Parts: sequence; structure tokens; C-alpha cells
Amino acid sequence: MTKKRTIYTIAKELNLAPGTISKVINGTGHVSEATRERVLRHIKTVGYVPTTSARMLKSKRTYSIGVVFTEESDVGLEHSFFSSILQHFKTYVEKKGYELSFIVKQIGQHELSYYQWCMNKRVDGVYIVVGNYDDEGLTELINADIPCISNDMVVPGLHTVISDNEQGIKLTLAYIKDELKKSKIAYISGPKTSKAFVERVEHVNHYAKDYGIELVHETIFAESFGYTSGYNATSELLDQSHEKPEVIVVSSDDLALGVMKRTIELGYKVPEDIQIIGYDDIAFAKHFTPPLTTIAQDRELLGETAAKLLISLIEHPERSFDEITKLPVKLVRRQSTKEII
Amino acid sequence: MTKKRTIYTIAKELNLAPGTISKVINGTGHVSEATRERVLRHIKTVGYVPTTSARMLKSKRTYSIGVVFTEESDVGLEHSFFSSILQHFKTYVEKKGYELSFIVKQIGQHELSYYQWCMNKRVDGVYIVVGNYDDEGLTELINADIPCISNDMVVPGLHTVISDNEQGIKLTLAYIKDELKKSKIAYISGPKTSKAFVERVEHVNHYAKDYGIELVHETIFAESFGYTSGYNATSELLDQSHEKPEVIVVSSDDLALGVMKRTIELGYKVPEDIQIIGYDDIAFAKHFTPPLTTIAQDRELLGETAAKLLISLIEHPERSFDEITKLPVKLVRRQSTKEII
DNA sequence: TTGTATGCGTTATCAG
DNA sequence: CTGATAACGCATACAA
Repeated sequence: MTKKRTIYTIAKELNLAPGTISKVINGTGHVSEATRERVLRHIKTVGYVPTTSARMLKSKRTYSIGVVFTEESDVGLEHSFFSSILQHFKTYVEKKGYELSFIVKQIGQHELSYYQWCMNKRVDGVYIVVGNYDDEGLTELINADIPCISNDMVVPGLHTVISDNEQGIKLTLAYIKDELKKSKIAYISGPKTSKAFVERVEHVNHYAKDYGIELVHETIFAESFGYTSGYNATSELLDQSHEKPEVIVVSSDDLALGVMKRTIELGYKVPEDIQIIGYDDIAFAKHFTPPLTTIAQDRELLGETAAKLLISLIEHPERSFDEITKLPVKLVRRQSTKEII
Repeated sequence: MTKKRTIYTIAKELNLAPGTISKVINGTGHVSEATRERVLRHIKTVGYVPTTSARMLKSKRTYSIGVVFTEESDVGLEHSFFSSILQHFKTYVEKKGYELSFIVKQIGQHELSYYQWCMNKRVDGVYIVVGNYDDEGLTELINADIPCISNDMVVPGLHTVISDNEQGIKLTLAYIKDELKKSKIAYISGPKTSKAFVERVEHVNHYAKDYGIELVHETIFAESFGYTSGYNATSELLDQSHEKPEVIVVSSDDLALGVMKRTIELGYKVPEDIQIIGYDDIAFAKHFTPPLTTIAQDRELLGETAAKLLISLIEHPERSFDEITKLPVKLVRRQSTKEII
């Protein structure tokens, strides 16, 4: 183990003053190009890195970003959609020299709020991957004076990067009308706790008739996010003596998987009897039997755009940015639907 | 925003010395029960939390754990198996007051090794979720004098918590022989870069004949971890003019999904013509068509056990612990196999 | 352009 | 048992 280096030892080794070392490292003050190079080279060869804690104590940049990833209702790191976005976010910010820490509600034995944690850790910014609207601690954090970005929640004052749900629904409806040549559909949504789900339902209700599409059953809200919820919702939808939909549109692929399973189980052929369209394009969607037609959200773009924007927010606090960034989605045609040519 | 509190302001508010406050917070030194309670109560009511950076500068505990999650070969946060373990690990350590940070190779503009990063951040311990054996930086870290645990890599000097692969393979073989009443199998493995895969192959080769089981084809090593790799491996396996296996045993569910797809595509019925057994019991395994029989690894137990052990390592450096902790696995019977009663 | 002194919030070592 | 006081490693205003 090499001995511990500080700006003092470095200074001594180079016959300079500690302050000078600090200046060249931070690019502040005036240092001659000669000594500047000398210091830089020496630092590189001995592998010196300024101690984070001391630096934090004195200044405010920490090059670290706090991550809020609320775990509940089947949603956690296991949830492939959000994990994936987080992954891309992580990759990008790390390339830019930032570091990720999960925000927790205690440090050692001390309990604290999100906000306290952030102040305490002096994070440069906050990334809300999944958040809960009822979480007061989150609200406090969002309203605080700290750069903050989300890929999920939409609240005033918070910068959010999301997919364009309106476009997604329009694509779906146009596809059903123009390519599938169908008009009788049913919509199965995820729970209302997610703003994205609610938005999609609203767009469906708003635009359906424009596309000459009829909802043969009122929208069913699944009780949760996963397979089982979709499965149960489908039992409800298809057990009715009501008219059978030609196409079932589902607000997430996770749900759609359960929907498809139940539909087939009840004796319908997909896509011959009933066609199914999902949302998200999770990794498994293409491996369903049959492979799922769905609206693809660009997870890489979502994560990366959020990362870029947060870094801009941090590094250029004087600029102003749009609060909502909407990213385009794409229709992915697979075998759970059948186009009529 | 409430004004900034330090032990100094706290001391003033209570008419005490800063040092005294520190003592009661850390439980060091001698403080009368009276003032002790007074300080504690005051701290709680005003919501004071010691500043991490100052504390780090002075002492060594940080209540933070560095996470190594090497991203490559299809494996990243999107990989549900490891994400899931990480999730459970995270939940446990957070309950214990620890915090997770991803270890990165730079801070701001400074590049550093894993080891340097850890020294710099003064993490109490390191958790290697997924690591690469060829990574020299990792080796340096493992050999350094810092508590370190892994759920994946097995190297001398590193504490590892893994599933019992030997038991998993024995369960599989016994199941094939005693319940499926079959004897001709083929084994499809993940790439050799993962020790777990290699171990499983070795156990199969070692124990097959003890169970009267014959490998009708030499083990195929898929080129990677995902669906497509399994798919391709199966093309290779079944396109041969060799004898057809009665059961295909696959070393991961991710692969098994591709295996199943390709098997069915080639005109075989599962499980009537060919039966398939996976490994891991990922969340989607039960939703395959047909649902996949597999060896379930207890991801929660894996993560939690690793967490417990790491905390023990941190808090009781004087004790010694077994380097390898093997956790039991379970056979989950589903419809990709068919027992003969 | 370079060096010096001081403070950031804690902990720890002493005296009192 | 309690109160000063010196580090911890760095940044910065200020002096040289």
C-alpha cells in the first residue's frame, strides 16, 4: 500500500506550496504554464486523487447524483423497464464523471428525509427514476433548490423526460384502423397510480372516435403492474356476455403478457380471433408466443436524455430548460396482430 | 430552509461544548446520563444530522458500501437475475443504515482504480454483484484490506455467497431419472466466462452416470447469456443427424427461453417430444409457453445472506467467516417436463 | 505568479 | 464528567 498523499505531500515533493497544487487541480487562480504542467504530470504519475470528503467539506461540487427508486407495487430494480432506463442513465453520467448513490432515509443510526440526505451528502443533483406522488418527502425534495429530474413523475417545478403518450396512442389507433382494418377494441390499463397509464387512457378516450374506433367495453384498470394483474383483468373482460373485442390494447407489456396468456387459455386464437397490442417493448416482448406487437419506448434515449438534461441543470443553473421533454415512440409490428394488405 | 446546524450550534443552544455533543452522538467517552438524554432529545427535535464529509475526514466509518456491477456480455442492471439479487441486498443493508454507491472509475475529471475509489470514498465495504475475472482492478481490490463480498465470482481471499450448483445438478438428474423416467439428455451451457456455468457442466459430467443418464451430444457452450444464444445453440444441437435427446437441460432460464422457442420451431412438441429444464427460475419462467421447469435459486436469500455477511465482515473484523457460503436450491416442476407417475 | 493563513464540521486528546 | 484544542485534507482570500 503506497503511502497516503495529500496536496501537502505533493507540494513538498515538488517544492511548491499546497495552495498552488490546489489551484492547478481546480484550474482556479493564476499558475504559470510551466509549474502547471509539472504538477499535472507528477499527479498523474503518482496517481494522486483529491480526497472527496475534504473537498466536499470545503466546496460544494461532489460529482455525485442521488437516485430515488421507490420500491413498491411490483416496481423495483427487478422491473426491467425502469432498470433499463436507470442503466442507460448510469452509463451516461459515469462517462461524464458523475457517480450514482441511492438516496436512503437514514445514515448510520440517524434517520433523515430525502432532502436532508441530499444536503448532507451534498449531491449535485437528483434523479427520480420511480417516485410516488403521495410521498411528502419527495415533494419537499422537488420543491427544494436542487437540480432534479424524473423519468416518470410529472409535477410542476420538476423536469421530466417521458415518452410521448399521445403519439403512442395515435399510432396504435391508426394502426388498428388502417392496417388491421378493425374497429372494435377494448382497453386494459395499469393502475391509476401511474400518471402514464392515466394519460394513455385519456388519449384513447379522446381520439378513438376520430379514428372510427369503438370501445366495446369500458376500460379496465388492472390492480397492479404485473402479469397476474393482466391475467385477471382479461378474465373480467372476456367472461362478460358483452361483445367480444377484435383487438385488446394494453397499457404495458408486462400486463399484456398476462392478457395474452388468459386470452389463449379461454380458447381464443391470437391473432386470428383476438389481436393484442402492448406498450413499452420490454426485452421479452419479442419472445412471447406469439411475439407481441407493441409501442416501443426508447429506453436508452429516455435515460440518456434525462442524464444530459440533469447535467445541464447542474452545470448551467443560469439557463432555463423546458420542464417536459417528450420523446417519440415507435410501433413495432409483430405476430400478435395481423395486418390486412 | 432551516438554518444550518453543526455540533457547534447545537452546543451553543444547549450551553455545552461541541466535544460533548460529539461524545453523546458517538457513544464515546463519559457523559452523564442527564446531559446525554438532553442532547439526544434536542438533536431529535431539531432534526440534526452530522455532516458526512466532515465525519469522513476525521474518522473512517461512512456507512456506505461500494457496488461493482460490471456491465458486459448482455449482463447489466437489465439482467433480471442479478438486478433482483442487488435489490434484495440493497433492501437489507439500507434497513441496517448502510448506503449503496456504484463504484466508478473516475471522480469528476480524475481517473482512478476501483481501489483508489474505495479509499477515496472511504466505503466500509465492497459488494461485487457481477465481476470479470480478467479485470485487474478488481483483483487489486479483492486483495486489498477491505471487506469484500461477492454473489458471483469465486476467487481465493474473497467471500462469496452462491447457490449450491452441485445440489442443483443432482436434483435435476434425479428428477430426470426418477420422475421423468428418461435417460438421454443433452446439456446446453452458458459461456465459460462464468464460473457458475462451468461448475454446472462439471457436475453434470461427474454425476450423470451415477444416475444412469447418458449425454447424447457433447455439451454446447452458448456464445453469450441471452435468448438468441440459446436459440442458436439449439439449432446446432437439433440440426445434427445425431440422436435426439429426450430432455434438454439448460444452464440458465434466459438461454432456456431461446432453446424452447427453437425446439418448438423445429417441430418438436414440448414436453411430449422433448422436455426442457432450466436454471434460475427468473420471473418470466412461469410465463413461458409451456411454463418452464427449472432449478430455483433463492435470489432474496442470496442477496440478504451476502448483505448480512458483508456487514458482519465490516462490524466484526476480528471474527473469521467461511469464504464460501452455499445456499440450497429447489426444483420447480412446471409443464416443460412431464412426470410419469 | 507563488506562498500563507484560515475555516469547513467532526472526532479525539488532553487538561480542568 | 466536561470543556478547550489540535488535527483531518482541501479551497480560497490575501499577502508577498
